[in-house]
Amino acid sequence: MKKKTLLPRKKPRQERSAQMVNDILKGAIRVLEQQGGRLFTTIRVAEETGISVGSLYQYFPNKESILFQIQHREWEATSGLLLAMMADRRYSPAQRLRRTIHAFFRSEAEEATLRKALVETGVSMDDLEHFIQLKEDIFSKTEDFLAEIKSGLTPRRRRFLARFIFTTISSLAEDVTNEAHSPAEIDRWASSCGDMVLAFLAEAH
Amino acid sequence: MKKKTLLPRKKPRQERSAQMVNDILKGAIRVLEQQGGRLFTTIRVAEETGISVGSLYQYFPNKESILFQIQHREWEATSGLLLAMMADRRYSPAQRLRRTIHAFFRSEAEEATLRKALVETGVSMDDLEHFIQLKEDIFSKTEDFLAEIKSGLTPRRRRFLARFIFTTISSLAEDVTNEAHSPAEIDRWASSCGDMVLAFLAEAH
Amino acid sequence: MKKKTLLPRKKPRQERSAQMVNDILKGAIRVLEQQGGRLFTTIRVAEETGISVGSLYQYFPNKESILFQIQHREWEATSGLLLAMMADRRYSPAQRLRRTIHAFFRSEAEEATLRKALVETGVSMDDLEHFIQLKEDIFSKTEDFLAEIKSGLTPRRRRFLARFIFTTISSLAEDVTNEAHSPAEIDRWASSCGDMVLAFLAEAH
Amino acid sequence: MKKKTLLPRKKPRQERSAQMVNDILKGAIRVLEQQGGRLFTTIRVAEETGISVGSLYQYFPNKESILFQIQHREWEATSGLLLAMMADRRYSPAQRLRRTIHAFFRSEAEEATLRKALVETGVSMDDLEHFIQLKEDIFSKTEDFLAEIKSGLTPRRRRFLARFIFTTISSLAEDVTNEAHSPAEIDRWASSCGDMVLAFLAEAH
DNA sequence: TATGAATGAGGGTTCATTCAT
DNA sequence: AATGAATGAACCCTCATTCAT
Repeated sequence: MKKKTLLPRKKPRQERSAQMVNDILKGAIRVLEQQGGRLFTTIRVAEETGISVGSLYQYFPNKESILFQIQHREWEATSGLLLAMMADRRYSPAQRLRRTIHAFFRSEAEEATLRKALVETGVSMDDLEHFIQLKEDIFSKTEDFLAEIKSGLTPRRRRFLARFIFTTISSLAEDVTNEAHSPAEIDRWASSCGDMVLAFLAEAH
Repeated sequence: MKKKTLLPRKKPRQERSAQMVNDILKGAIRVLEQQGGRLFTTIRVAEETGISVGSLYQYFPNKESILFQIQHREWEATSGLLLAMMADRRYSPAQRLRRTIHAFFRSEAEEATLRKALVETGVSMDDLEHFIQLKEDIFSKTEDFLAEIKSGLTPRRRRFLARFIFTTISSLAEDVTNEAHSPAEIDRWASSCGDMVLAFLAEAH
Repeated sequence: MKKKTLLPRKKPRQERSAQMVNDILKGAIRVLEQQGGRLFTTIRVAEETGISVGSLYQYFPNKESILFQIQHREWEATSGLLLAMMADRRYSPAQRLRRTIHAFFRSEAEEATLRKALVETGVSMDDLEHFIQLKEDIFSKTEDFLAEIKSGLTPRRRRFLARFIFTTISSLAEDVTNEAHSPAEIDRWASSCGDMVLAFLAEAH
Repeated sequence: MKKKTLLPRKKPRQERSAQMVNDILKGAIRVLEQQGGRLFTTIRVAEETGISVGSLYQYFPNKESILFQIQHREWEATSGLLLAMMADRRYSPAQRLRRTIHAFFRSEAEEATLRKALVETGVSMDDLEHFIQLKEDIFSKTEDFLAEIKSGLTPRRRRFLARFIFTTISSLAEDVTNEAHSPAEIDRWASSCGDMVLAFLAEAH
């Protein structure tokens, strides 16, 4: 399979360009949210953004790169949030974990529509080196958190547990928010998720 | 968006038809597993099955209905397995839960390739009434299981916990098996999942 | 650069297919001759043939393969003619050479419009293994002819002379017929070409 | 088909303009030689030249005119060389002819890459009045040469022979150099070409 | 009943040329 | 005078679905 560049094109007049890239991304998100992933076409994105296809291709090398950027930005925002909360020393580790989980669930709830449309698109990005790397960063920070909260774990065990916990949280958050739930409901799931993870950690060894 | 029928077409000569539908589904699965969701076209399915496109359309009203049936059968098989295990009185509740989780993880691991191809297809089916119903059945059985394992829960609480536990298990199983892991690794995740759920149930109220 | 298949697609109902392939090729030639290589597009070929683009692609895997087939058939016809004439024992070697050259020039004159349009197309086929092979065949036969007409040549020298003579004839024939000349004029050039080659061979060693 | 102007645009500030036209032409040649005719786009030429597309269009009315100029200059240079050599009285006519042929072959060999890229662009220029005229000049000089080397030819015959000889040489030179040959090989072909033409002229009448 | 050729809208992408700045 | 972003027609190709045989 041929490799495609997914990075934005090299930019003319940095500033205007950044603005344009933003506009296109917003237009693309509107198309995804309002029309769904099946109707996500370059022409529709261009129309929605109010520019021509030609212009669109001046900022993105291909359709997939637009989706990549969208995914990328969501991830950066979300992971930034999570990492910050998990490192916030103002709270006890347990509190931090609970707060992080809640934040995660809410964040995923907000992105639900977009996320589903992104999937409908049929363009999978999970395997991209870039996203694998981002995930590793999170795993790594989760390991640090574990080290703090629980001693006596072998490095190998800690490594596994970090992956296990984070994967549990994220897959559950994603799954739950795929269905329509009220914010209160979401919080309820997040709370239980916190309870569960802490109960597990309490007796894990 | 226009609604599409997803049920198999009329059943002429019940028997031959059932056989044909089976053959087509098998061919379709082969296409998905070997060529991926992007190349899943009606012509390719017909070729792989050894029939003509025209014939294919005699058994399925459109492409999506084939995917629907595939998903449907996987679900039926998997949920049948789970329900059976969860009701197997030869083991203690805790043992049953662990065994069920392991079975689930293994089953999901086997279906991973197919599942990913199904997603690549860009046809999303989670929201379909039918699948929602299937899920409700499982939730319901999980409730029964909970009633057995833990008393003193209000119906509402039990209802929620059932959904919570099952969703946790299934989303984690799916997520983990999306990545390449050895069977041993899969079992390790399943074990921890069992530990976690049981730890949670032990102190849930 | 990615490789493309240039062979016609595998054919349904051999007979009808062969007819269809022929029709398309004729339509394509009409487009080339009447509209030129710049306007040679799949849509125009389909229209000219009286079919849809989709149908066209059922018989040819891509645009280039149509051009390839056209070139191929011209070559086969022309080279078949030449080889037959060069081996025709009813005439003396010198006569045979003259007759072959005349036939070649006339043939090239007929194909001139098409040949130029083919070039305008921007799709070069000279480097294709297939055509290189065809050319080698002709060179080889020319060597045989040389062996017959002139003894005392080392194999290496004969090899070179065969290539030299044939290349001279074919490049001249092509060049001359690229411009509008009357048949009489074409014959005049062919005659001189024969004179020249024979004069050269007479004193070559 | 609409006619296009192929001449360079107005000449503002004669001098700077000439410089600019030169730079663009050099950039264009670089693009042709390094990227091939298929990638020959105005934007790429502008980039390679280090100017903007807008500026490019101030010096050339359209893309084809750039190609025209390139072709034009090559021709001027080559024909200038040939005419000079053919008129060089320091050598005997036969020697002059041989030397000219060798020079021609070498020159064509050098231009081969460019020439092929030019063809790949799909823009054909052979029929342009301008190039026909240039060719006539060469034919005319070749006639003078013939008059010198061989007496007793009717003007009509001489006219034909001049065209014949020059066309033979140039088409052969072009054809041979289209394929990769070592300089030694090229010289070998040129030598034989000289032999052939002289043998022909010796007995032509 | 089975076939599979035919359709043609629609997708992603490119590029010559223009014109507001 | 120079810039280069913007345009949008046109290109090649695919595929769900139909219907004459």
